[in-house]
Amino acid sequence: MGIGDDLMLFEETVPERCRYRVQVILPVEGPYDYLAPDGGDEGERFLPLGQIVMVPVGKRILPGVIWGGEPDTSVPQAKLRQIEAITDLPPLKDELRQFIEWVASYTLFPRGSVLKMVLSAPQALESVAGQKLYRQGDTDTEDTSFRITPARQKVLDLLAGSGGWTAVELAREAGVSGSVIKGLEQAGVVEGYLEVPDFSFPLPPSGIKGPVLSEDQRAAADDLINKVRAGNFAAVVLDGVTGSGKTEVYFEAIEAALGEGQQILVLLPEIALSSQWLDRFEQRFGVRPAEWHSELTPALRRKTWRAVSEGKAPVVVGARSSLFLPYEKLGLIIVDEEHEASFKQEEGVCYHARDMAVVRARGCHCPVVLASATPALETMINVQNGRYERLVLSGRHGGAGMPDVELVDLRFDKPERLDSGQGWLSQALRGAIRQTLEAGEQAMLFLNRRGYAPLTLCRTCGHRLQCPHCTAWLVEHRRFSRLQCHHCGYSTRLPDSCPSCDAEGSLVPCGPGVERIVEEAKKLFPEARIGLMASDTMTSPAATREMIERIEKREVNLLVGTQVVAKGYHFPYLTLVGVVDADLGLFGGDLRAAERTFQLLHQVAGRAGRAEHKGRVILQTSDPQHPVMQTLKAGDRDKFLEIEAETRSRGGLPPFGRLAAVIVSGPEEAELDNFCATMARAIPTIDGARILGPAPAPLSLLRGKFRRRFLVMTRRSVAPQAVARSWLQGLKSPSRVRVVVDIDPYSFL
DNA sequence: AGCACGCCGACT
DNA sequence: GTCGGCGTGCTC
Repeated sequence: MGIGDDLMLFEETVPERCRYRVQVILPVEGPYDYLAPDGGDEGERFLPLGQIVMVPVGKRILPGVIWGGEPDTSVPQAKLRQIEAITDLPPLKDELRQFIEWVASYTLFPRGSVLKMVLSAPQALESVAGQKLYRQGDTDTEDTSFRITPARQKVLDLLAGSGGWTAVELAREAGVSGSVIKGLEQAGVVEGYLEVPDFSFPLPPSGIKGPVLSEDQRAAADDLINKVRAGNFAAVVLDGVTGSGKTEVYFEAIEAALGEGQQILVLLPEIALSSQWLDRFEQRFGVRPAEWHSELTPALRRKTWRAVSEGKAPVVVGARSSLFLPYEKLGLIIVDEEHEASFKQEEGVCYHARDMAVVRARGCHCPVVLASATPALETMINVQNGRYERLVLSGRHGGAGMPDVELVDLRFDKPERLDSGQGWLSQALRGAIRQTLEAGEQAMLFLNRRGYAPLTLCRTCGHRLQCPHCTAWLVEHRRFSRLQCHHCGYSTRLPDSCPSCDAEGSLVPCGPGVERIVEEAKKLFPEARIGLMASDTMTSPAATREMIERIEKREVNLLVGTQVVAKGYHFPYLTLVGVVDADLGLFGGDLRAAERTFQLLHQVAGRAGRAEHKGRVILQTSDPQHPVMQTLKAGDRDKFLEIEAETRSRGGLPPFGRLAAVIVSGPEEAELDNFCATMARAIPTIDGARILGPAPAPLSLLRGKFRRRFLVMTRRSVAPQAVARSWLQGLKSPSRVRVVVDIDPYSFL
C-alpha cells in the first residue's frame, strides 16, 4: 500500500475488488456476479473455476459455483454482493460443468436447476471441522503434583479400554462433569485430538476371482476390459436374455476399471428393488458399494457425496440422480436394464438418465455399457447406425431353454371367452395351474394392476367413482376397504351407498386387479398356498425379503403379482407364468405402448423355468394377431423390433423423428384454454417441424391442476429444442399458468 | 425455489 | 381501524 491510496481523487480509479461469475442453484439461467470474498487478493482472481462457494441471494445464503464467461458489466458495481464463504470441497471439474451446460441446453431447463441436481446434498457442503476426541496421553507425565481422584480414575479407566471418545460421551459414561476431562487434558494425562471423519468407501480387494465365464461371456468381458483400459469413450450395448450372465460380464469390466484406479457408476432403474443386486455385488467383490438414491439418510448422503468427490467411493450404485455426482475420476458407466422407462425423469428437470449417461461418458472419455435383455428400439437403432457397438450373449446359462409361450384367445366368438361372472382365468390357464401345482412346482399369475378393481360403478344410475383431483377412476383396495387414486394418492372409504343417487348396495366393482385374482384363485384352488406381491404390499425391505423367502422355500406355490415380480427376482421352482391380461399395456395412445408391453411380458415370461425345468407361459389376450403377441409366441424379439421400427418410421416417431411435449397447466380451466389458444396462434411455420395441439393431456386433471399438451414433432435433422424455444420465447404465460417442456417425452400422462 | 412486497376480508 | 390471505416479481 502506497501513500497515494489515501489521496485517490477519482472514485472510478479505486482498484475494484475482482468480480466473479457465480452460478447459483436458483431456477435461473445466467450466473450472477459477485465480489471476491474478504481476504482475497484485491483485483486479482484467486478462486478457480468450479470452486463451490456460498453466496448471499436475497435473504438467503445459497451454494453456487464459480462459472466461466465474462462478467456482466451491465450490473452496476453497487448492486454486487460479496462471496460469503469458500467451501473446502474440490472444485467441480470442467467435464462436469460442461455436462451441466449440455443438459441445460438440451432439456431447456435453466442452468441453475441442473446445477441444483449436482449440489443436491446440502449437508455435504458444510465444512467438516471434525470433532474433538479423547485418548490416553503420553505416559511420561510423571507429574507428582497431579492427583488421581476417583472421578479422574474412572475417566482414565474408560480411556485405557479404548480411545476415541467425545467429551460428552466420556463424561456421561464415567458419571463425571466435563471439567474433570478438561483438568486431565491440561495435565497432559489425556490427550484431545481432532478427528477428521473418514469419508471413504472400501476399495474391493483386487484379485477376487469371479465365476468361470462361458465362451461368449468371456469374449464380451474381454472386449469391455480392453475398452476400459483404453480409456476412450465407447457406447456398448450388452444384449443378452435373462440368465445369460450380463451382470457377471460387466462385473469383469468393473474389476478392470478398479484396477485402473477409476470410479465406476452403475445406474439401476429402481434402487429400492436392488438388494439382490447389492448382495450379488458383495459376493463378487467382498465389499458393499456406495449407494445413491432418495432414501439415504442425511449423514450417508454427506459421506457419499464427499467420498465421490474425493475419489474415495470406488463404485457407486444409484438411481438416475447419481449421474450428477461430482466423480473425481469416472472410468466406467453401466446402465443396467437400459430399456426401463423409470430412467426418464418427468418431474423437475426432464431428462433421460440412459441418454445422459452416454453424454457423460463422452465427456469423461470412458466407456458406457447399456445392458438389457430387451434393448429399447432407440438403442437398437443406434447400434444399426454404428453409434453404439453391440455385444451379444446368446442363450441362457445352465442349459435352461426359453419357455414355451401359448396364447389364449379371449375374443367373444372363441371357446375361451370369459363370460360375465365367470372370473378372469380361462379354462386353459386353470388347467395349467392345476397341473403345475400337482407336479409340486410353482405358478405365477401376472396382472399389472394393483388393488381389487380398477373401476367401481353404480348399477342404479351408472355413476362411476372418480378422483376429485384427477381424471382417473378410483381403484378399490379391498384389503383396506378403501378407494384410492393411483395418480395423486387420494384415498377415501368405500361408501355404502352411491354418492350420486344414494342407492344402497348398488356399487359394483368392474374389472380385475391383483387382489381380485387372489380371490378367484382361492376359490379355484383352495389347497394352493397363495402369495400376493404388489408395490403396495411390499412396503418395507423386510416385508419384501420375507415374501421372497417364502417363495424360495416354496411356502408359496401360487404367486399373484404386478410388475414388481418381473424385476430381477428369480425363483427356481417357478415353471408356469400366466398373464391375466396381456393387452393391458397396449391401450392409452402411448407411442411406446407396444414396446413396453413386449418388454414387460418378455421379462415376466423369463421368470418361468430357469433351472432344469422348461417353463410354460400362457398369455390371455383379446388380440392374438397383434405383433406383440405373435412375436412373443415365436420368441422372436428382433422381429418385434423390426415391426416396431417400421411402424415408428412411417409415423415419423422416435427414433426416426424427434419429439418435445409442451405441457401447459393451471388451476383454472378457462384461463388455461385461453392461453393455449394464444399459444396455438403463435405456432411458427418451420421446415421439418410441426406442432400439434392443444389437446387435453391424457390426465387432463392431475393433482387438482388442469393440463393441456402440445407436441412438437421434428425430422431427425431438426432439433425440437430450437423449435420450442423460438415458439415460446415471445410468449409470456399468465402467472398461474405453467409451461413446461419435456424433451423426448416418455410417459404421455 | 423462497421470500418480500402489495392490495382486499374478519378480528382484537 | 389492524392482521393476514396469497398473487406477482426478483434474486448479482
